[in-house]
Amino acid sequence: MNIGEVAAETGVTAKSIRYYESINLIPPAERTDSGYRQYSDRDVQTLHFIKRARGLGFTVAEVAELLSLYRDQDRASGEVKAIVEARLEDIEHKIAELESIRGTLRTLADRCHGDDRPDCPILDDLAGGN
Amino acid sequence: MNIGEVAAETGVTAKSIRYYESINLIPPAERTDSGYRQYSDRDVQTLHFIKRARGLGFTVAEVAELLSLYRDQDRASGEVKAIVEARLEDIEHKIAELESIRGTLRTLADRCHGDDRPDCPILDDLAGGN
DNA sequence: CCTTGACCTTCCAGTAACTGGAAACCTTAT
DNA sequence: ATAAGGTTTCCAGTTACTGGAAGGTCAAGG
Repeated sequence: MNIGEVAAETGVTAKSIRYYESINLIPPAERTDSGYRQYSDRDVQTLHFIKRARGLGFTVAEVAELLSLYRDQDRASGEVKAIVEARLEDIEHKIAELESIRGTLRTLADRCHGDDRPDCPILDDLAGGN
Repeated sequence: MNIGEVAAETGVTAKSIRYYESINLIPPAERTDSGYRQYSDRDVQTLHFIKRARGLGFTVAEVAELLSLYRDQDRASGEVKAIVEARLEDIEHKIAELESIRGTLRTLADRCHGDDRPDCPILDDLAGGN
């Protein structure tokens, strides 16, 4: 398969596939005589894996780690779980932070009448801090 | 005040202050004869504003907009409120997305026993998609 | 055989918002 | 005079791509 077909099938753009190759997240693709990259079903599978893991917010470095664990039939499942749980913790933190910010912004927005008049507690609060 | 003192007082690093100047988020500072930047209380105030707005997740571009509204005594409060509300929407989306990801990751983690044994549904799921 | 259009190649630059580090200058105290 | 610590500029690196230019390739149609 050419890179474009793979892109269509996996939802990973051709640009990204080349990029993943350039940073060695995936091994260099085979080439035709004219230099076109050729992909196997296994490559497609790997790109699906990457796509899904990235969609779950794993960084490329984490994906690399997960891929190497994926390829190692003898790794302990605990290693994989640890990565996922670290990621879960990040997410908990991020959610908590965003919720707190949301609360602050809501309060700010609610206190501003939001019309043509100039006075606006939002800016006063931003300036005054707290 | 020297840049270091301002940094200590506002919590914005000297590096960031210079960066903000370089992108014209803040006007160029006055200089001493020897070239050191000098800041007034008003500058410190502005940096507090920036610090707080950035902490609330506004992008630098949004902060620039808020600052210019802040400086314009005649702007409509509605303009400011609109920015805050747009930001609130982003946050709602992000929270919803993170919650969904959290759910998926929890399910994955729960189904993996996470010990020395090699078999691990996490990787199978990542590979299988869905 | 030639052209057209879609696809592919490489390479360079840009994104957001800084951060790190080097080399050199200034200030203050001893 | 010297040492420590603050400051200056400038360049590079970070993350994960994306856009775009210049040019080679492939398949179909005339």
